[in-house]
Formats: sequence, C-alpha cells, structure tokens
Amino acid sequence: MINEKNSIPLCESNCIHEDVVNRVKENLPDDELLGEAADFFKVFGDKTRIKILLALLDSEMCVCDIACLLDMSQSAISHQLRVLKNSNLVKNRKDGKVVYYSLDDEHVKEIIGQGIVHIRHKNRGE
Amino acid sequence: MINEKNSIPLCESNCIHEDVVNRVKENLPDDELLGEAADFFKVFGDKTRIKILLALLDSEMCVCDIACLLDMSQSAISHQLRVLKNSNLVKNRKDGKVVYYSLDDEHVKEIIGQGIVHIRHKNRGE
DNA sequence: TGAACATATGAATATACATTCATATATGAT
DNA sequence: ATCATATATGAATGTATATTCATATGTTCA
Repeated sequence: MINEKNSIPLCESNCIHEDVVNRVKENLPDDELLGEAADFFKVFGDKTRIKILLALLDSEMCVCDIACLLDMSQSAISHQLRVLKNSNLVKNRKDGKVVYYSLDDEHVKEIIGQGIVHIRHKNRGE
Repeated sequence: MINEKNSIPLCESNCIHEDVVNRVKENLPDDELLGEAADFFKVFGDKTRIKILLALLDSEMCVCDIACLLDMSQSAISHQLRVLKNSNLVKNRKDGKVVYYSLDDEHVKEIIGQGIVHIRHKNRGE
C-alpha cells in the first residue's frame, strides 16, 4: 500500500517528530569519532582488562606478575596487554627478559572511577 | 621436572615480585564490583548505543524517531533501548502508543566526553 | 469490534572476541 | 652453543552479542 501525500507520518518511513530528529542529527558528532569512542569503551568492558588497569594504577608490573595476581595464564594476559597497548592505555619497557607495563593515560583512574560511582549509585537506589 | 625448594621462582607457579603482587592484590576492589564496572562500560562499547545516548542528551525521543535518526530498524533500536534501560542509563514514559526515552544518569555526558577527549588526544599524538 | 500503528520480544543468525594451546622469539645463565 | 625462562603470537574454540525476522502486546481511532 502506497502512502499518500499529507497522510499521517508512518513510523517505518517517516519520523513522528521530524524537527527534533533534524536538530539532533545536526548535533551528533561524526560517525567515525563515535565509532572510535565505542571502541575505546569496549576496552573497559572486560573484567580482566579493568583489573589490569587498576593494578597498574598502583605500580608498574611485569606480565608474569599480572598473570599471578589475576590467576590467569601468561598468554591470556599477554593478549589483553596487547589490546590495552593498541588503545594507548598502557606502555611497556623491557628489562632483560622481563617486560614491565605501566599506564599510559592519565584519565584511566577517573574513567574507571566514574563507572564505579555509577554502580554504587545504582546499587543504592534499588 | 619438579621444582625444588629454594629454586629461583618460576613465572608459571610464582610471581617474580611477590611483594608488589601482594600489595596490589590488597588494593584491588572486590571482584563483583569490577564485574559490574566492566558490564557498565560494555554498554558504552557499541556505536549504536553511544549514538542513542548522545541523541537523548539533546532531547527525549520516541523509539520511532531514534530509528529514523540512526536509519535502523525499530526492532534493533528497541532491543538496544532495553539494554540501556537495564543499565539504568535511560528511562521512559508512555504517551498513548508512543514511548519516549530520556537519560536517567547525570554522568552520561561526562563519561562519553572523557572517551572523546582520549580519542582526540590519541589522534593528535600520532 | 476491528483496523492501523508504535513498541516489545523470542528465536535465529552472523559476527566479535576472550581464552587456550602450541609454538615462536628473545634474553640470560651455565 | 645449549638450556631455562619471559613474553608474544597465530590458530582454534567456545561464548557473548547485535541485528533481523516474525510475531505479540497495547493503544488509538473509526
């Protein structure tokens, strides 16, 4: 069935509030930036990585120690450290056989902090 | 081959820097809280959801308009809104057939803002 | 009551990704 | 040079999840 001109807007083809949609559309940051933002938060969306970041907030650590701390395999930790490094959240230095990782972003603490604030707020409310 | 007593600590079974590991272990928040924090950030780790949140930062919107804005199906948006609602990031009100969604967390703006700051900083540096 | 419509939802599918396993690389010690 | 060790990495696997599709629910209007 074809929509006639001046018919009541259908949801599938038209917006109900076209003015709102147009205004919001103009204000949205560009798509690529939003994709990068999503990828950034995705990094924090894993318990193992959160733990690694919090651990490094305390002090630099080698792969081996992180694996020991979290009771996980060296390989798993190494893979995750690569993710964190690709996201520019950690950096590393090599000392002989040992590779030490440390934070490379001064915002990590605040970001995780805000997440925890949200949780506490939410847990209190319900 | 069995490790003898007093042998040099092996990475797989022992930590290299036991003191550091022990100190960090004491300072780590409890496991459940970290899991919730990870789940919280996971919600931000999706481009569609980031867009929805940013849109709602501007004004409340109905499902239909959000679908129109993002050029996605009503069903996909509805599913994502449920995720956002379960995370207490959005709330809704019903007006006849139409359901309007709006933000339910005053931190959303700052959290996404920090993500974008990180991206810009990173993109500048390389 | 029945038709049109806005939204919600369960199942299916396709894709992303975390961990494991096996192995490669690099460094230090003997 | 050989061996032990610390880390990195590619492939495989299992699990999580984003979207689609079909359909259910709830509301308005005639």
